[in-house]
Amino acid sequence: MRNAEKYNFLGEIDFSFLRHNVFAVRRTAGERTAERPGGTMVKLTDIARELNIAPSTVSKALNNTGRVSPELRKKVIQRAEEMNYSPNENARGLRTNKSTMIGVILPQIINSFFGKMLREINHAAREYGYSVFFCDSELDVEKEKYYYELLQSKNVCGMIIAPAGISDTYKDVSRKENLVFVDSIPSYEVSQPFVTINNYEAAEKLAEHLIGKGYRSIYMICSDIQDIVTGERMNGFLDAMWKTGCADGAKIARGAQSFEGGKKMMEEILRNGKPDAVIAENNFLAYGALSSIAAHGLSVPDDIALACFDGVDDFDMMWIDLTTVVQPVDVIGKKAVEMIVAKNESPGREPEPSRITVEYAFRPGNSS
Amino acid sequence: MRNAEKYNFLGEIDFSFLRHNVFAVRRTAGERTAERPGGTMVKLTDIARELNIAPSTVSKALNNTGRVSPELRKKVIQRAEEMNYSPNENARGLRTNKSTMIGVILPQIINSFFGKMLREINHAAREYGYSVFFCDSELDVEKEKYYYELLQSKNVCGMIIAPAGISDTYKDVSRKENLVFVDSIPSYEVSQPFVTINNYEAAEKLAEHLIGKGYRSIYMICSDIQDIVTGERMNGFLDAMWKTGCADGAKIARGAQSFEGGKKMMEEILRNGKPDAVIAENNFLAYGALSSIAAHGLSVPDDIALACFDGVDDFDMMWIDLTTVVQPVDVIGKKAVEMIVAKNESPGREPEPSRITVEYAFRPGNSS
DNA sequence: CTGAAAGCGCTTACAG
DNA sequence: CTGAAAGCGCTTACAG
Repeated sequence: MRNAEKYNFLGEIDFSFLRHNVFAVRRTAGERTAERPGGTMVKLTDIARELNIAPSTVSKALNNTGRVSPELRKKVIQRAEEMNYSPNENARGLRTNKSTMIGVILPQIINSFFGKMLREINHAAREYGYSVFFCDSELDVEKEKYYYELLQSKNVCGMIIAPAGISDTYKDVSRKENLVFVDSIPSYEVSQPFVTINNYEAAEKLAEHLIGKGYRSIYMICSDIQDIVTGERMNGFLDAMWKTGCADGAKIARGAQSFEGGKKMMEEILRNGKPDAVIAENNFLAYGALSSIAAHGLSVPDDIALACFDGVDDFDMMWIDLTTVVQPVDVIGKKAVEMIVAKNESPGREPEPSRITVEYAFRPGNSS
Repeated sequence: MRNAEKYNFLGEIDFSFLRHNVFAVRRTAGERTAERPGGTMVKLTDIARELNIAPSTVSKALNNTGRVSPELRKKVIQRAEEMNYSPNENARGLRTNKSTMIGVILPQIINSFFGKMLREINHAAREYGYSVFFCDSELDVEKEKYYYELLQSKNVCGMIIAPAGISDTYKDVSRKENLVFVDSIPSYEVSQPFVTINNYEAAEKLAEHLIGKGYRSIYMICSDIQDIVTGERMNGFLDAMWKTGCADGAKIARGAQSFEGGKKMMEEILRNGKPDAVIAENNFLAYGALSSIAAHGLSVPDDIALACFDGVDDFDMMWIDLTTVVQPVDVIGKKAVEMIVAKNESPGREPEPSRITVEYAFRPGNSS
């Protein structure tokens, strides 16, 4: 009785697939009998047997290595496709001791800053024919270490790691290991390359921007994780305040790296008096601070100005346009993948310079 | 000269790690010489040789299988730890043809709805000692297929898939394969279980809520992906409108599954006249619609009411509290992992009922 | 150009 | 309780 034509629709709509009622869905499920013969994976030797040739020949044909006649190669490839062959990566990895799987450890996937970075890493990896094994350390250096070891077991060809904080997990890591840090580094002693913006300068810039606007007492709210990027941002902030003669107005609060953390810090700050401005070390902390400021009936920027790192509002959903430092996640992700791939494919190559500094953008908003 | 004590800080702050300037960072890098001996992975046979016992004994001791004297087992485990041994998963996987790696394909990791789901899947998997191989299909069924095949090569023990839309990728998949769909299904013909809310009922509920508030002309904006969940939500919406005698007011628009898509659809809708209310099929579409409504100088809910699915605002950052259907991502992720693990560990077990329906929550906000 | 054989690092019947 | 041996599915020198 109900029928798409009964309604008024915008444009042409294909409703051909809209014929089932949700409660009728499963009625016929389980009646299917089609199964892949044997229920087991087809392997290289199966192709060889069917074609009456040696497994080694199949391998060469499929991998385009060694000498195989063009006709035979064509036949093998065709048969492999027909049989829906896909190579056993365990066997291949074991035999060649090579791998095209990149391990990735990021500290907080629910933060879309890292979501986007993972997406860019995936894109870049795919372009090179590499796959990605992702782990979420959830801001916990212990979990990060667990995953670091897991990834070694998995025989990845390299790892891209955004460390959850300072740790000695990598202190014995050889320079030969194919490791690239992004966003931060686990200590100043690591000998692996890392890709990052100039956090010191960016923090200076935020502070100078606020000072230029006339704000004098400025709080920086940071995560309480012992993290090098945090340290650099604090340094930059403090130095800028010092240089401009505003050292007395510089204050720092530290707390949990989360929305709640930002909120709590801001509440504590407001309990002790109102600063002119606040710099949040990242987006989540800024959101928390904003929430607390609003809850106190204060307005931004009139009562308190606000600026932060990574405060990108993908959807213009926020009721305020945050002044922010924008990190180029796409460039960072891509660069990291390229470094992993390059080293993987020529292990003896000249190491990249240790620190790859990429350009950030400063984006003034209406919050300051 | 600069010194933490010069400034006023909130509470006790450990600045001990804050002694480097960013520009001095890498000065000593590269001087380190410590390297893991040989630069190669230690393997099971290395432990056997050092202890003068058979590799098979080491294997049994480490895996706690077979008979090994307690003292010897202890010795082996201790030595393995000292040598920093971690098993080669390729070899193990090849030999046992077993795996504890779960493949996961989600359609949009930058959407924190799926970010949270991935986090929950990771948590649950870790509890069972499983690892997770994640792939982002980016709403593209072709990419999804590519990843499906990739994961088979990787010898995963099972897969959790939130399909990007309707496809025949899985049409020949045996019921024996350990596959669980979440959020949606790729067709009504699949014989694998799937975990989802009752989307039909939830859509009805949203419509009834709006009708109860007096709204009569209601647009549903949906992704233009041929997706079964979309179909069920449209069905629920249309049926509710029909049952309450509001069929004439029911309209549907479809467009890109993104912020931009929601925005464009809303603009098109407003060009043709203002409806009383809008239901967005997901969070991104709702954000886009909201943006367009605001751009037209209209207010929510006074001019247009708005409701949606998955409109959870983790940080209270939005300038409006959306009326929304909340899916229990934690329950869904956990349930899916449990099903994969259960089947993996007893392959012959009774299959789960095909459709696992979990409870959603209806959360009225101030947007309707 | 094609094939036979060895071996990657593990685990698992089997023998002692 | 401990060990010798075979084999998982591939690839790669090497031989023909």
